[in-house]
Amino acid sequence: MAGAGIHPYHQQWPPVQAPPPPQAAASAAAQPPPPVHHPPPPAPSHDEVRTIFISGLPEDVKERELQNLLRWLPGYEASQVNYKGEKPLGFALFSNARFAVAAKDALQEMVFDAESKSLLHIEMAKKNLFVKRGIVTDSDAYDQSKRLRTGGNYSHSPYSTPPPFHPPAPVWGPHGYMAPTPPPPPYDPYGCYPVPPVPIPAPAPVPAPSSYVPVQNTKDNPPCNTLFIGNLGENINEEELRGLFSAQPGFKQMKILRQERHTVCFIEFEDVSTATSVHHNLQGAVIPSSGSVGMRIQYSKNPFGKRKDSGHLVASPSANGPPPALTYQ
DNA sequence: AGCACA
Repeated sequence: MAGAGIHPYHQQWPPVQAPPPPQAAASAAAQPPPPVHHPPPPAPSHDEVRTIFISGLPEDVKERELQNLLRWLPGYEASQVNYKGEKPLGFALFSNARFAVAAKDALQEMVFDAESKSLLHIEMAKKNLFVKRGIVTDSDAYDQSKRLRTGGNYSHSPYSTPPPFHPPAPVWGPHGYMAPTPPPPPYDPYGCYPVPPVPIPAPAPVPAPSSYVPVQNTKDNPPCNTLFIGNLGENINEEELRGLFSAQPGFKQMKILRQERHTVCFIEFEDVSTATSVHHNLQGAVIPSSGSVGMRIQYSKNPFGKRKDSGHLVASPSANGPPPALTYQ
């Protein structure tokens, strides 16, 4: 239940401090909607098949390549490549059957890889992809912020090059998944990016993650201003890590903890909301020294600035002193 | 899954 009740609006380039308006119900015409996080539909309770079956992948396809293609599609939830057979077979799960069908049509006969001349062939799957652990479980699949981070390995500067391919055009609206109601505006592949009106005031050496990998984050703690970072890989480079996080808005301090097997780290932010947006934006991020694993980001159990209950205070409401002012939020 | 420091 990560982020329930919070507005994990991702930061915009003109870093406006004003919170997004609660609901721009009336005029959906003129300005783009605020980057609020649409609550995704609840977990699909139906058991319809909402998975597509993908053949025609090049033999050396990577899971990530497929993910990077598919995550543009509305309703995309998870995908997997099965290498057991002679040819790799892909499966992709969508939030409902309509999205799956739309994805099927969008990808049908698509040239996946010009080099190997592979043409995709898509069918509805026989049964749904079983999402074994390892897929982001919150609404990230719907989150536009994830669609923006085409980061990938295009270059070292996230701002220099556009993605080398057009996302499949026909099926998505400005917010990836669209309520079926409003007629979508004419499609413009890049028109929906929140492009900064002015050159980015940002620093040159932005330590962007080199990619993202889905991570499981089912158990999280209550939102707070401190993040816990795990799954960093054995050879994690502290400078790299620090570079990435210290560039995040709201960053205050960071503590890296080297343990035998696992290095973990704690990062304090100005407030819960900046922590939340980093929680969101960097979940699963991969940096060079982390190898190929995506970092897991959780809220810390013990936020900076809040002391752990010190033994004698707990569980003695009848004691003389005032009750420990333990307030979450 | 691995949660320290004030």
